Amino acid sequence: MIITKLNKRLASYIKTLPAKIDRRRVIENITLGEPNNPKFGDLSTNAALVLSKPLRKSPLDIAEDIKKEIEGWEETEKVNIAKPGFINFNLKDNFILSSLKEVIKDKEDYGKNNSGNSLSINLEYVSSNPTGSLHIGHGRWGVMGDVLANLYMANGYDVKREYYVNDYGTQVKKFVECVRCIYLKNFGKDVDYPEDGYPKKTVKKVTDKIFTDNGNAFLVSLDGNTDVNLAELEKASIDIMIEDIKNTLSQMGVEFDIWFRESALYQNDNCRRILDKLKKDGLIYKKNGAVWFKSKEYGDDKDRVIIRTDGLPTYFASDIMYIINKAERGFGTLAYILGADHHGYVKRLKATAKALNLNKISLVIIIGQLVRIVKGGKSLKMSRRKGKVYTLSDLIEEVGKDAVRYFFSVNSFDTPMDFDIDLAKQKSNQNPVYYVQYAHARIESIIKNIRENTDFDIDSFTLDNIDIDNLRFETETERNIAKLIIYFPDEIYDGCVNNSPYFINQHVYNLASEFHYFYNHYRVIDESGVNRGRLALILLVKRILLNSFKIIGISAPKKM
RNA sequence: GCGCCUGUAGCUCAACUGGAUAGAGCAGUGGACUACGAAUCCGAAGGUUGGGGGUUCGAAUCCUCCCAGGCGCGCCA
Repeated sequence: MIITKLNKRLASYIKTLPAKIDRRRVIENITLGEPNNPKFGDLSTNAALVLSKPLRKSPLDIAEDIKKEIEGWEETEKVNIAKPGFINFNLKDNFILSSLKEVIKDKEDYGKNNSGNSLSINLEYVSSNPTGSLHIGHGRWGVMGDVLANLYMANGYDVKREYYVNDYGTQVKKFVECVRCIYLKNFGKDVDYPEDGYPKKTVKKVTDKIFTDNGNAFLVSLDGNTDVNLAELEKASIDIMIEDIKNTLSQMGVEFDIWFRESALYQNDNCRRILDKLKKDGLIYKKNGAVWFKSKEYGDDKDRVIIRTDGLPTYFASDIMYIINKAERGFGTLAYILGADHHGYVKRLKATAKALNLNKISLVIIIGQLVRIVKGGKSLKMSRRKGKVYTLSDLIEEVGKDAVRYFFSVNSFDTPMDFDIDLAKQKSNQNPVYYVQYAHARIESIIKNIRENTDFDIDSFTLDNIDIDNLRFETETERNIAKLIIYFPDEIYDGCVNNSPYFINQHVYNLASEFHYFYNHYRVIDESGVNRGRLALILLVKRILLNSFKIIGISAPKKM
């Protein structure tokens, strides 16, 4: 984490300055990183500009002092001051080279750090109702959640991936009612299909499966009438839907640690127990025959009903019990990925945590902007009720797991995505995923070529045998590649801190790009044989590609 | 009506959270395969960052007012 390290060192230098300035604020505003124009050097900082006002000195004067400080660092050289007050500097070649040793030492663990300190995180995402198949939008949260969890792990957190299954309540009952109709119809009994029922296509799929698996096993006689055992039918229907969802996620390589069922919250006397506790703590009250939660007192827009007049719990009641459940399981952080259509829950969740006095638990709520499906220039609704035009499963089958994963992980959570189905099919072969994978395939191809067509003993020339101390940069390109390699740990750290998995995509893309340039301009094998320095470099690149691919969750083909 | 979010090249998105000349990929255009894979590389072109005003050394980024779009505001889940 070289850049992070230098940032911290600069911050501690700032702390030696006169105390009358607001050092914390200054440090917050100072950046040290790569300038967007490479002509300014490897790294750059705006420290002097930020300090100018509080110190009431000209930035150029301040820059002189900071320049001296940076010149004293062992990693840096060629420190100079530019126009308004930027301080630009380079990393020493020797430092870059020796940093590469970390790759050799850590191998598949290179890039990871332990900043998470084994803190336990519960990350909940997707959590789509088991009343329909997943659509494109869920794909985004599935991939983003999975990659984010990978990132958390790479930063030393103990992550559990959790899917909350809403298998309790009226929607499920409604769904099963639809299944019942079609099921009975199979046995010649006509029952009116609910008017606002679920799409028959989905329901029929479920019913067919039940029919082939169980035949007439759910038929019972009620008061002389043929009907179904509703409880059994519900269980079977939900299981089938969950299985369907699991399969789709699995097609994308998204696997959860915990499938938490809402119905579990209502087992035994759990509900009673929690209501008693809320009552004891004075967090609920009765009004108009319903039970209300005092969420407004804790930051929500208003109080919320948790037990309806008819005695049934609301969705929010489950939420409260669920958050208590998670807390009781001992997590240090509860993280959620919610679609922007659920941003209304943020206040409610935070208010709940506050009311329950869960101070030791930090709540991380990530709001992801929605995926809009566009077809022929018009946007389509992904509504469950009207049936889906294009399911996630369709997409994965059409373009493949790697392309889907790259596509969904390449953007920030804040980006509302327009997803053009026709374009996606058309462009599946132009997905940037092939660009980064091709870099890997090319490296493998070089290795194969060396093994088959030269005397060079490639199989003994592994990372462990690379003599870094005898390497030097023959070209600027090689140096650029090396920099990208040693910045990789910074990306893992920053990506985690900012909840931005796409940092990894960007970085691996840049590395692939630099490599492709290198490949087209310089040769690893030439008439004089194998260039050991270049071979060493591409082996290092391969390691970073593999480590990045692992986090993004895509494969590393040797041939394409 | 109230609240949250978004608006950057023809299209899909970046811009290290206030930094230097706003960058990539598609599409389009001109080049590069008789040496490691052309799913690649090298050019040229493409912009008043939705619009106006403000804050300061410095604004795509912050504040404000318009314009356009998305999403939320149930004793539904």
